[in-house]
Amino acid sequence: MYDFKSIQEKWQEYYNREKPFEVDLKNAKKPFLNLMMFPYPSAAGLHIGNMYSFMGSDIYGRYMKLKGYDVYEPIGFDAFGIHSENYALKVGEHPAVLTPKSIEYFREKQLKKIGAIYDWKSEVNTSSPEYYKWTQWVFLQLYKAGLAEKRVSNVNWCPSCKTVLADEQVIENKCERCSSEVEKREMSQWFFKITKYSEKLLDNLDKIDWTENTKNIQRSWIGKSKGASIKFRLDGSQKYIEVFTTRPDTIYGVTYIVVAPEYKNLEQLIKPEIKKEFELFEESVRKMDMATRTSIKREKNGIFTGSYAVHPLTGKKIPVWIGDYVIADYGTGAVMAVPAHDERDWVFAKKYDLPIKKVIECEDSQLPYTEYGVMISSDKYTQTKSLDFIENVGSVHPDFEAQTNFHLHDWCISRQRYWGPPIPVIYCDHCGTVPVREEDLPVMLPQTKDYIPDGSGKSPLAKNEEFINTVCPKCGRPARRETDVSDNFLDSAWYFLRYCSPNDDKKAFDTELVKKWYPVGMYIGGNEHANLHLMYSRFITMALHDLGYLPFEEPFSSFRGHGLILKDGAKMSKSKGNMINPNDYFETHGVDCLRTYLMFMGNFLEGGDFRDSGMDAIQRFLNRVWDIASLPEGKCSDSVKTKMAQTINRFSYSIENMKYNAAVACLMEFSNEAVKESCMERSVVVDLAKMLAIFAPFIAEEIHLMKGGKGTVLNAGFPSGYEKYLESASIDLPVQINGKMRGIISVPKGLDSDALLCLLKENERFRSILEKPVKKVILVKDKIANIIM
RNA sequence: GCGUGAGUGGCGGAAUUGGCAGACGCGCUGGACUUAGAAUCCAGUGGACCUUAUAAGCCCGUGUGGGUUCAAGUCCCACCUCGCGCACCA
Repeated sequence: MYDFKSIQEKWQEYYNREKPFEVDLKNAKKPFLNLMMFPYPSAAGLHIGNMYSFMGSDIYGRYMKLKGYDVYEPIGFDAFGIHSENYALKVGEHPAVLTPKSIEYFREKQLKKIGAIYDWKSEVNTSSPEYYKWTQWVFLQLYKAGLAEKRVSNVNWCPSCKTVLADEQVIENKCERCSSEVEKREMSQWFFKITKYSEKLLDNLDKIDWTENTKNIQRSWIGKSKGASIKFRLDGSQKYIEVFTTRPDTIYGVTYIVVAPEYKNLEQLIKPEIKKEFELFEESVRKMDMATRTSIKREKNGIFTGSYAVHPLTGKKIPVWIGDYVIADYGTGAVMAVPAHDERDWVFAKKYDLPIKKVIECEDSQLPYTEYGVMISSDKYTQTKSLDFIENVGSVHPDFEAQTNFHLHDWCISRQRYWGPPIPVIYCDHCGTVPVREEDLPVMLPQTKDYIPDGSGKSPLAKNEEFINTVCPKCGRPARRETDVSDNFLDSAWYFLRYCSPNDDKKAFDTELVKKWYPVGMYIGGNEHANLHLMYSRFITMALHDLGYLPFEEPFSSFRGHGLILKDGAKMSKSKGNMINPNDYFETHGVDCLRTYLMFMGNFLEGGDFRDSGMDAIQRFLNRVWDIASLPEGKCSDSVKTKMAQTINRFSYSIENMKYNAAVACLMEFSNEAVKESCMERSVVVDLAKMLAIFAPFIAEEIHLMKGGKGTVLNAGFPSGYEKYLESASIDLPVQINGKMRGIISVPKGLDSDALLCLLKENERFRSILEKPVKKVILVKDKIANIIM
């Protein structure tokens, strides 16, 4: 038994005092930036999910360090925003007072204890004026580039958080954070034009080394769909309705047009005689909550406008309907209905007895038939293939145009809250909207007691006359400040760039250092941020690239999204009372044990199931390593060195492929062998400690020191020099007969099949089997043999 | 519904990518130590059959059903179940 408590305290203290993982950013020879998603310093401290994420990342960083890279592992705090603010409101303390306290606790009581190789001189805090000055600077760059725009729009409003939410923050029409039903409100808001980058955000995914799952989440969020826009002229008018469709090949099957109840030019379509009916309809739609409105199972409702459109190819009159199943802000807010080949149109047509015309070859029983196929009843296009028609849709008719649509929406960054960076814009009666001058940054968030949102739709800052009243930077006349703050996701969309020069008060980031250290070598975090944080970070990076600030478009060369932790097979939640507090285990089992167990309990990329019995197992393992290190020094057997050689290979392979559980397993396997020895060579013990140091730093440092090592074990180099123990003259060759395993035979290396047969015939076990004639021998050299009889 | 990932002992999970399935660990069983327990250590542990028993042997086994191959957890086709993402996106 070793005293894990005193050893962990000793080395925690050493890390603090000696700072062995501080990096000379300018002069590093083999730079490797190892990034983890920085935490929100809210609630009761670092939870086990943070711990899991950080450890998975730190293990990668430690491995790279052992391999000789100059690993830069920075950490910081995502301290602005609604998480911290809501927590402050909940406990009734001012966020400007509470947040520093939370950070202090996170840093001193948790992050400094977990044995990570953080470089503490790099700490970033998004809520400090030194940081948010540059968040505001980022806003100004985007504004100047025409990528930021204020516009009135229907936005998601959370009545509980009393602020707008980005589309991405709305999950099944509920607020991502508090699960309240989200409302729609028409408000004037600042938007970033992320949609300008839709195509690039999608295409670049093919070029970056990210977990496939994460890329898929991004792809489906961007939601590219190719199709055509088609203009339908209104009967007896010069006006037209433009529709978007992915199936222009079904154009001859259009029997009516449907527009959304919120369609822009609806007034002109409604004939006077149905005006009353429409008002009733509109009211019923408006009354519906969003969850009902967008439920896929809900019955579709609609009314006829009284207007007709003209089919661009046949010239036939077709009725224009209003349908509550059509979404106003996707495509053009209007669709051509082809009931024979679209399920929604089919249901709607059946309900309102609208005509159905089949134009893709299929059995009547297959309707609605939504596959591609061969066009029929389509004039000169009859017998044309769907895909051929779609391919050439641009040349069909002047009113047809090939078009691509994206699901991705522009990013609404306005928040009517207190705890964020004020958006650096001034409104002047003479000059209009004027950006704050860069030299006037930061626009300080005022220290005020009046920070609680009142639900008026305005930020608490709107009541602060001292803050609002300013002078116009252009004309010097009295003007008013923007009172909204920016979205928390803007803080975290560029924080990684700040890490290389966190104290620079002249610029947001140092171009030379950025060139040297970025893009990020490895970014590890949870997939809960796959849409929001990663997409926004990529967008900001692309924008800064196009503005000439960055030499790359993609911020993270490699990203790994890890899985979730369960507790005894169940999801963790406060209501179930099965939360894990990492700090508890620092005392009962030790940090080394917790780190190692978190990585051992399952495949890191898929998550794992936390069980206390597993913690005990790791403690036994660490004790065993301690026993090995405590063996008398002296020559150990060659078989242990052969095992070490195999272990080193398996270990490297496992870590590089992020199979941390397998890496721990092979160290256990080695220990089970090694503990049987009566003596152990110093170098073997040290090499074991080096590999163990990746998971269990403190015990490894202590063993390294005990065996005469200086400084941190991570500087001692990756284990090497065992190759010769793999070069034995003979090997164990598995032998199959007709594809079935029949035994293992020890043979010289590089044996050919004739020699193998001779050996087998001499072998007790195989002699009788080989009396029958051999048809064929398949020999994969030194790996396996299969004798076909 | 669409997309995507995954189904391996009683359990968590390995299997270096087509070559000894079940590594490693939990749990369980037996043993050692102990007055006793806890802790620790040692051994065994996928299932059936054969055998008095052991050793040995033999058959079956990676969600289901087919296929490719000398060889399939791994590749191909169809299906079932679960997780995740998107979802009235036209």
